[in-house]
Amino acid sequence: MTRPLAQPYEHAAELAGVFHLMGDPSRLSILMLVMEQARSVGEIAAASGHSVSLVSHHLRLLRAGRLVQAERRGKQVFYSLDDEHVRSVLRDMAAHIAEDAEHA
Amino acid sequence: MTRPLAQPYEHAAELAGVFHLMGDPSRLSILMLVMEQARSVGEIAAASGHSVSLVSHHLRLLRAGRLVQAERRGKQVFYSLDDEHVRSVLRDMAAHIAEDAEHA
DNA sequence: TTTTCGCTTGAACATCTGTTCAAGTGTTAT
DNA sequence: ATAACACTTGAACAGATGTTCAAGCGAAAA
Repeated sequence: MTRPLAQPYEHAAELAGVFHLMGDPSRLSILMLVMEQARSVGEIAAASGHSVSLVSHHLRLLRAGRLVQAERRGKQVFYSLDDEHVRSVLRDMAAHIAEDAEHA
Repeated sequence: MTRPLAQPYEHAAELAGVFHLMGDPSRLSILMLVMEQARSVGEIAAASGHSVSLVSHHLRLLRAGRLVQAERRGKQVFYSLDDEHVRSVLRDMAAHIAEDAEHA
């Protein structure tokens, strides 16, 4: 059963918010890193090639969007992915793009 | 560490590009509309509440990103979703958010 | 041809956003 | 207490982006 034409999708703004967070290359690389396992900010910065400051700014946005979770361990703060749907979307889309790249 | 620090994901830019296109509320509403069935630009504009010009601008970006496909029928141009991965991501994430909204 | 319809395009504008740099906060070590 | 470490935060800037308005273009109707 299809939705009536005149009715716009209700959660569009919320959905778009999540995609918007994933739509920046720096943030996406951060997400890919914390998807595997919890990582400290310094680790993420080193692995992604971005400054600690930049990574921290982006992590704040990701945290605000509840895509990511923070946990303090001593001096360090470890971040991990906090949304299973985002995890599966990331995994699936990455796989599909890699697949398309092979066949190209 | 048990294995070398993860190297940056190679298709990050490409992946981010797709998410970036989905991350704008106007564009997302357009995608939701053409996901169901092929629709003309005028139809999309009316249903989404945006100007024809704006819709056309966004459709150009979506076409450039190969998320959407155009087909001319007389005076009208019909657009439809052109990526099954995007379709499933859109379906899954929308379901996820609707589900969370219920439980809230 | 001329007109009308449906869509596209370019310019202009205001707003948003990513990034850097410098300063600040909290935690552990000396 | 002081210093070093790990991260956060705010200001500031350049560049990107969404939207509008007006003009342009192709296809069908008159």
